[in-house]
Amino acid sequence: MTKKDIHITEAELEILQVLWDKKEATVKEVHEELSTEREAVYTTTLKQMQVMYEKGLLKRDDSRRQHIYYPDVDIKRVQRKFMDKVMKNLFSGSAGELVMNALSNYKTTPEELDQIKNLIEKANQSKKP
Amino acid sequence: MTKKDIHITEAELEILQVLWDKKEATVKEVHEELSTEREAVYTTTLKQMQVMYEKGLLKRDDSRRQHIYYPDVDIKRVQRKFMDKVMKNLFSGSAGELVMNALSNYKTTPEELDQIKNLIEKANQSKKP
DNA sequence: TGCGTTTTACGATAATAATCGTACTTTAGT
DNA sequence: ACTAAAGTACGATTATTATCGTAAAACGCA
Repeated sequence: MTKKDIHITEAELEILQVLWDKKEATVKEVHEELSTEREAVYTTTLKQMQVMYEKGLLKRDDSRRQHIYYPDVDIKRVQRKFMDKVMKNLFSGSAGELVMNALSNYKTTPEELDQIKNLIEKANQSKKP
Repeated sequence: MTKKDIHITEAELEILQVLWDKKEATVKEVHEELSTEREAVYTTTLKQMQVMYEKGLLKRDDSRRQHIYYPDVDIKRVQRKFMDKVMKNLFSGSAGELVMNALSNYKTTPEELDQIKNLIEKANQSKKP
């Protein structure tokens, strides 16, 4: 029984993003980060993180006054879940379309482009060696 | 004043997917389509589509008894909105990472791979002509 | 015209998510 | 020990979404 089917809400995803990025953070830090982008009330963020802790989305170290929170969901699982949904609902289930959309609408570094090219080469080789 | 900031819910996205795919459909058709994937109650789907109509997400022809619904949101706008969110929250804002994730986790047709390669070539040429 | 069937209309409720105020707790400084 | 400051806990409320039952309308046809 994994936590595969816990639903992650919008607000929770935002918080997770901060935590994945920072690896760990206090409520205060998360709150400050969120505040740079939108209005946020401290106790709302606090409450949300508490709920996420209860849901098992976060771990925490409460040995000191200021609790320290850590993400406790595998980002890959979540990426997968959201990518599945986006691909299915918005790109008719085609990964190719999704990729082309991303490449033509957003900027990528030359390094990334090279890596992507390599990925594709490999895929081709495995088809006709 | 466009309808840029109308929030599209999960259920609504599913319905839109069917309509984008079919171009137009009756409630019955949408309902049957949804039913192939999960439990669905007819009047729930109906109500949802009515709400979407009021919100301006759908158009409809109600000249005949069985109303015909059409999507009335630009799929590109919606793709953009969701891709923005996924990229930002799940791939640290990097389109490259998102693309690589997609390429390595999902299958793509050889044709698509070629198209993608072309896209990348073009991008490279524009950098160092 | 009257009846059965299909479909829409819509209110009411339930389920879920987000928000915020207030009280309690911990700690550091004096 | 007392107080101020900085946190956490948590209930209560509001907002949003989803669900469903029931009624009314529209239509086909005997």
